[in-house]
Amino acid sequence: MSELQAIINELGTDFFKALSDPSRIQVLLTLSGAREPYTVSRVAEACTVDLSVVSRHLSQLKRAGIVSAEKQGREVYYRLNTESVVKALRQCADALEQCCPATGKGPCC
Amino acid sequence: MSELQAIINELGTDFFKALSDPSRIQVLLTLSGAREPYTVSRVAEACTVDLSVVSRHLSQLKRAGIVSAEKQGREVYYRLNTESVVKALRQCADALEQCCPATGKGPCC
DNA sequence: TAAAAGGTTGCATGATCGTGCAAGTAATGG
DNA sequence: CCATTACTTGCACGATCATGCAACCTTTTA
Repeated sequence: MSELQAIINELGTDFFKALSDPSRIQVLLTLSGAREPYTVSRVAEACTVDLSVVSRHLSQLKRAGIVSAEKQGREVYYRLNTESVVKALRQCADALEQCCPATGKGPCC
Repeated sequence: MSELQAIINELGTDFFKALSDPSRIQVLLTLSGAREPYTVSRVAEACTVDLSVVSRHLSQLKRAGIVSAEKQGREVYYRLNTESVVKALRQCADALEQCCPATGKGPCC
């Protein structure tokens, strides 16, 4: 099994699936611009869809390891797992590059 | 508009959507391990789904800019756009990182 | 010209998904 | 206690999607 396959398998298709919806991207962008963790309501304010939908999207992003949640009282604070997402993207890029020479003139590219 | 948003908008959700299906990942991995461009039939040999399905997946990956196609006679040769995919992933990673301090202790992370 | 090979596309089907509303749960405040 | 706030979850609906088969188009071969 190739390095790339190992990484993608570990990441799961849930990772990319989580990024494949405009509403979830909106959620992600909202959190990426946040200076501190946001509550669900706060995220929903920046989105066009219903709060319940935002809640579900946040859950999905959490399952994919893209965001983290912390409950405080009756509020749930979400934050972007910037480091791990960046790491995942770079791992994919590195593994992909390793499959082919960097010149771009290699076998498969 | 943030740098990240600009990149994601330009990339389109089609990019991540294309990577969010196990069969398409299988196609991608097949091409990533190929030493030369593969025909549709050749890719399909490595996949569990019907050739027509592989054909459609390749079209989708092509629309997303992940693979390229070149027709020669009655055969169509597909190759992975390694360089551009790697570039896209790294751009995403860089932009995401720029939203937050690299320490991972920044505002949103 | 007819037949065969390589791909693409139409069609139908079953599954998954995004969405909003309403109901439910849990925690805070009066 | 009861009401309110914050969020989650059940439900239904419409849309998208992945899939296989069959028909089709294009190019090569006999």
